[in-house]
Amino acid sequence: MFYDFKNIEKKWQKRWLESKVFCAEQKSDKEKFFALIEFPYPSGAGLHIGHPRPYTALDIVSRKKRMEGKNVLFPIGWDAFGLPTENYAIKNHIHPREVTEKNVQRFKEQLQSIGLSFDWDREINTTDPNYYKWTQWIFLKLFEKGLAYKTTMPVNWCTSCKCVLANEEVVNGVCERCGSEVVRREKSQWMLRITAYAQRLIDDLDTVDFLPRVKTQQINWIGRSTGAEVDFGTTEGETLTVYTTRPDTLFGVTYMVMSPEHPYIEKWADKIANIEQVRAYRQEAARKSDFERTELQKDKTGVKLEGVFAVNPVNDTQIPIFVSDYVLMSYGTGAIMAVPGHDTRDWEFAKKFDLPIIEVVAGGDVAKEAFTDCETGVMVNSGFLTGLSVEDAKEAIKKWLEEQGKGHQKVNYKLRDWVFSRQRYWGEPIPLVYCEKCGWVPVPESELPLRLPEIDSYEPTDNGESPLSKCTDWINTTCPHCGAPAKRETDTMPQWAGSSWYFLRYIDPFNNDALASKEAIDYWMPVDWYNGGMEHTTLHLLYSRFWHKFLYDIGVVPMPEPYAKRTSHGMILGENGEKMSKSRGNVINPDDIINEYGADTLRLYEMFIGDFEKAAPWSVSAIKGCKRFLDRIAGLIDNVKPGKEYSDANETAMHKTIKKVSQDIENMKFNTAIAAMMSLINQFDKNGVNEAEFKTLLTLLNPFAPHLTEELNEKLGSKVMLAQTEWPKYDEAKTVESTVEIAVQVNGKLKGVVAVAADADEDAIKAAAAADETVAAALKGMNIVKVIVIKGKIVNFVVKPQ
RNA sequence: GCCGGUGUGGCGGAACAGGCAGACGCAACGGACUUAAAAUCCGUCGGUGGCAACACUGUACCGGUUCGACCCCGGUCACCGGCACCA
Repeated sequence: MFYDFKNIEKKWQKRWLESKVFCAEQKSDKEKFFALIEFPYPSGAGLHIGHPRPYTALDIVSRKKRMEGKNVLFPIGWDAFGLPTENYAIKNHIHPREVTEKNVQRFKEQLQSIGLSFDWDREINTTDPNYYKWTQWIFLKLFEKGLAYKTTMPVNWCTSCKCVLANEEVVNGVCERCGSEVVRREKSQWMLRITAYAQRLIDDLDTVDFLPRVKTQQINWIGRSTGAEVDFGTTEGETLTVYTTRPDTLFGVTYMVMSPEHPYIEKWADKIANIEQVRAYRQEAARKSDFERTELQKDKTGVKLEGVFAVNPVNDTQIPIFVSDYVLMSYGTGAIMAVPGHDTRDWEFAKKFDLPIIEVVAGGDVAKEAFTDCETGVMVNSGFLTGLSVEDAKEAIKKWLEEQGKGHQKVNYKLRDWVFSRQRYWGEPIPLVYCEKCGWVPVPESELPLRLPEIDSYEPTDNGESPLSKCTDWINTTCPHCGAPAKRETDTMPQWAGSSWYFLRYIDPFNNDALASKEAIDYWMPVDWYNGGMEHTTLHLLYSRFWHKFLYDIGVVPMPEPYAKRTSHGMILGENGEKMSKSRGNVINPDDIINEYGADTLRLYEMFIGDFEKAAPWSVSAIKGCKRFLDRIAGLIDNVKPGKEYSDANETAMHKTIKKVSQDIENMKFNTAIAAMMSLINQFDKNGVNEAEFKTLLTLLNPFAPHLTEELNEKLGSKVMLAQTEWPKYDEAKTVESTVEIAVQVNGKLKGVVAVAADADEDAIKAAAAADETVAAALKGMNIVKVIVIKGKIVNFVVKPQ
């Protein structure tokens, strides 16, 4: 049995769009439900087979919530600024805007062909000036509050994109996007002070329902550690401050290490006998890419500062100072105290440079290797700390440092401020003007959006300046503050800017006076359910939480967290179990699947393929099972018997299935929900099916396969769309069979299965169990020691030979 | 190295407050229909032995707790994801 999916699907897609059944009501007495998917980047490659998985999942949730009477907002838009579009535009001499429009058109057609119940009336696009006006507005607010600042610092520079990258965009020392080498460069950059929110970004995770692995990954990325800053003296009189998590090991310090970029090096240039050698080392370190720096990590390198020494505050010992690139300028103070007895890196360095190693916590053999497992134990060789437990030593040294004014407690984070400038064309212009007299001055709000100028060439420049730097008409302006000639900032914002607040725009997409109205935000926020990829955990998800907290602080939104719930989907892999890619030749095109099997089959298979949270390989043959199921549903309509109530034969199964499907959707167990409906239709084949039963099945299946089910519902004579039909209800009492099968074990081994009445008492169950032939045989000649009866499940006879 | 996660038939995967392991689907095999094939329908389908009833065995590996363990505890191995010279 085949059904004409092509015409059916087109018909219903058109009808849904025209009737606006999936458009959210802006004002409503109904309870709201805000479902969010990560809006796509409209790439030239078109929709990937992986896209429909999370989209269909939340589509199912949204459709069910609507049928349950909720006012559902399930919006869609385009995260359209970004490098691939710009690169394509350069290569083919087309304006990035045109490329974007074309790609959006294609994506839109593809998404609509899947029958997703998006509210297309709220479609947004981050490259629309009416949208990025508000991205710029948020940036100005950040600037106003001192959270955006410009600084010169070593940055990650992608040699191919000719652009700086945020730390989060560098993966294994190469560019996350293009895989090219990333090197360090000194550049003046706009930064966002995300570190100011580090603690709150950790703390507030307690208030939201995110997948645990999302939470831990964010916590690890933020990387909070507690320790102390300790002031060492130097022979030059300066204080050399270090950060350590183990101030209790101060007596084990045998040398110090400074990062090659540490400012004291130049400050002490006259005193350092081998300053040229040190400078050469620094140059060498700067030349290395991050990749090389980590590659070489087994072999420690460094140079001793000749003629300068540090002084340990606990015992006034003079100790040598080294420069080594294993110490990072960007974390802590850029200098460390080295305790080779209890730190692997320090131990390796000490061995290489033949430095003394002192044991300060007993228990290891520091001559052989660093004893790092020393969170407990007893202090040795440690002056006034000797004999104390590590725990007590920590308290004692903390007190001592504070009394002596030589140090204090300190919390550090691995998280660094967000590098916000990009030297590219296709992004939001940063709305600031530089005036010789007034410094950086914001473009007045009334002049927003500050539009991207039309330019002829978007080529990135080799000197690291934005293509906008060539656009003199646009750059030269007057200072909004004093009226003198001034220049515009030519860097643009990163792609993550527009996506850091997009969910707020969906709420009120055409508002010209605010990013969204207060009433709308009050009604719709927070997002009730946000599903997206794990790869965004430390990027988009963290950035948008940061922006939202900022918006909360300035009174734009009434809650500190944007997303009440965050889930994640697994990747769809190629048939061979590898990641899909052109080069591997294992790419599946969703258009082809829709063409051959229809959108309903695609949707169903995307959900049936496996555990939603886990990666799963595509199978060109397994999808046929989903098509067969829909064919059987379509064929069933000819066998439907009249009947407005569930038949006795099917009643329990109906209630069970409604319960199962309802719960499974909420728990993202879409695969077992489908399995339950497949089982139901198998039962219909045996018992027959009446109209009431068929209608219920169609309603349950509607969120999964909306086109076919709407069509069959109409064929049944219904004038109301399933989309506007109430979600079926079940009666808990009727989900239980009147007779249950009970497994019977003898000494834990299964011997038989007996059917008893659901309300049978223990004795009746025991009697029935013992009456089973195989069981009786196993019990023969045995002493029954004990009988375990679990009602409705199992009987276990514990026996011993007589 | 550190932090998460996962190991179940030929395959995707079910079952986890400890209670019939393998639901549902794919593939395969046998049969029906057909001139034939496709499609469809019926049946078999973890392994070993047996004509069968049934017996033994089986959820990465070793051990433990329990009447009973895929599930809990201790240890080992493998794979996947994240972080990684963060002091």
